[in-house]
Amino acid sequence: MPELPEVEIVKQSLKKTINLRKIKNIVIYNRNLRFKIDEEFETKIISKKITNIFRVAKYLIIELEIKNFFLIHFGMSGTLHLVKNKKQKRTNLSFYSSEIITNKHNHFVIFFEDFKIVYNDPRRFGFIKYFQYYDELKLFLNRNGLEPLDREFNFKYLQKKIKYRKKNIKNILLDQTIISGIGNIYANEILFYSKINPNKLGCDINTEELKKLSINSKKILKKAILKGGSSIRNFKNSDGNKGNYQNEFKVYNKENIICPNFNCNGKIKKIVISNRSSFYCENCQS
DNA sequence: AAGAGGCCCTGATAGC
DNA sequence: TGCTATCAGGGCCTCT
Repeated sequence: MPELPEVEIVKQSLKKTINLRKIKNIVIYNRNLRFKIDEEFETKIISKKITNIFRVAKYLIIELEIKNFFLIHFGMSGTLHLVKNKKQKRTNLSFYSSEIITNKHNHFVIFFEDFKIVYNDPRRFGFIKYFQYYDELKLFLNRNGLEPLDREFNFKYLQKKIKYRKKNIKNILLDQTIISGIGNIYANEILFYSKINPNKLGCDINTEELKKLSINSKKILKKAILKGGSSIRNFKNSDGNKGNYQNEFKVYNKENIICPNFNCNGKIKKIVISNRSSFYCENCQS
């Protein structure tokens, strides 16, 4: 569930359940995520109370008492599941729903008084990271560009960032140091709504297009959040918070389908840009 | 500095 | 059925 809207949905669920709760225990089954989990990680968070949960771009951040923090990045396949102690009833915090309770890809479990949260991540591209100070966290987050939902994110920001870039706009949208929070699905959708060809270079994008990009980025991500995010692959049996935005996709995974734009008979094409699939209408995205 | 490409990892699916 | 190849919602590192 890696893109911004999906992380936001998980954050919202967690806020209702683990905020102001004390961490009773954490058990790590596999420390080898994208980065190896620090040997002292457990002792740093056990017995601390969670005082806030927030999200920046694709990062979920858990604030602990005494202003310590730890951050979760879900990589390509990371999910969190809430498991209640009584009757072992499981509430899905994520979008995948394979049997998660006993699973070789459960890498760590955080225990609370009457429930636990389980981190599952088959590909192990996700990671967790601890910060002792807010400034340290801030420094880490500042390596990234603004996220589209930031107030200061507008066409002028984009202009400043990409005016001289010879990189194609698809890769620009995916480059977290330029714009953060957008992944492959939403990049495709944003470019479609903005009628911009994914191969167009940053320096060739005009002001009108920059305006469309900034407005559509905000609009699409907000709408995706309202729809509960996107659930693709593996979402059968999902109880609880399954997303619906996948039903709104205009181009993502729509190869050979007729362009949904009124009066356009173009076909959706699939091309590969930097090893990632891009979907676009050849006719209206110039 | 900026851009391109390789690579990390497992699972699902397509094709033979 | 069983093998192999390809592809996945990401991003870091290295090389040029």
